[in-house]
Amino acid sequence: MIVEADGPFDFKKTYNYMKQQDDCLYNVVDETVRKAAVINGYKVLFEVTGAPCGANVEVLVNEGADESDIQNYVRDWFDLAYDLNDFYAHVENDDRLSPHLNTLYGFRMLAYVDIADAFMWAVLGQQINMKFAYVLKRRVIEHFNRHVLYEDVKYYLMPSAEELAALPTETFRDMQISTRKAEYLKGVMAEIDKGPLSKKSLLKFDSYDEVLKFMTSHRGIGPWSANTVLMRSLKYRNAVPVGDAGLKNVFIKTDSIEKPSTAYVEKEMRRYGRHSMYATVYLWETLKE
DNA sequence: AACCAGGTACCTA
DNA sequence: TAGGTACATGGT
Repeated sequence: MIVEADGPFDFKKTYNYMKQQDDCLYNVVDETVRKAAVINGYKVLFEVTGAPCGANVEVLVNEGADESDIQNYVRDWFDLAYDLNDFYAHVENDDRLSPHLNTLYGFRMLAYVDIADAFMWAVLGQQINMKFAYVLKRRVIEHFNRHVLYEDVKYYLMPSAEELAALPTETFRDMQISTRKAEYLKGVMAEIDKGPLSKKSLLKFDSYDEVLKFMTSHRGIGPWSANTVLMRSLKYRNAVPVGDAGLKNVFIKTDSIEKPSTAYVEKEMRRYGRHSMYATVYLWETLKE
């Protein structure tokens, strides 16, 4: 089945992005992405390939989810419901972004449909290099060993927030996750499980300011982590990962500043308004060139 | 071998 | 409010 994109979508570019990451919650090979997930309570394994106007989805294993729910999952995951032309129209004359729009044309943000995944990554990713952060994530996922087996290959599933909240701190320590991060993770996962930090409840807030304030009132969730989750899971298109090291590196190049302050970067990024999220994602990509 | 990682909480003045 | 520090460990 085909999931159509609103505006340009270049599957290959998002595919290449996914290939560079080392996220064990999807499997990337031969221009195809496979992912196991629990959708609407049912275990599903599906694969995604590029299609002329969107993504092509093949379901390999399905324990009972509706096809429309799987389509919606893919639409959310690859952010296909967003009109990317709206972003391009806004930044076509932007000095930082315009030189890269041709190269990045059709590239879309890869989202975290599962908010526990988004929060876990936000906490694990704090202050350490990404390679190591992925090692830590993989250790957590493999520890639970929840998976869908298909043609002798394991496709890992994200453990539930409840399971993560119950994991002893010393088990996290054995994985070389710091005591502090273990506490952050357990606390956040418990709040997802209980409800306050669940996707459903966070989506009920009516303003960015309010939801940001609520999220950052939780221990371990600062402005960077909250905005990361707002971007990648809740799709707040005006979110900015305040304090982000990568974004500072972008500004060293684009604005020729030796050491950009968090305040300066935030002020400049806020000028992108409702396009801040895509501005961020695109500027991160420019660092790889 | 320092210094930096897609930070945050906590402390001090 | 502003500025410093511990955390914990791999990468470069």
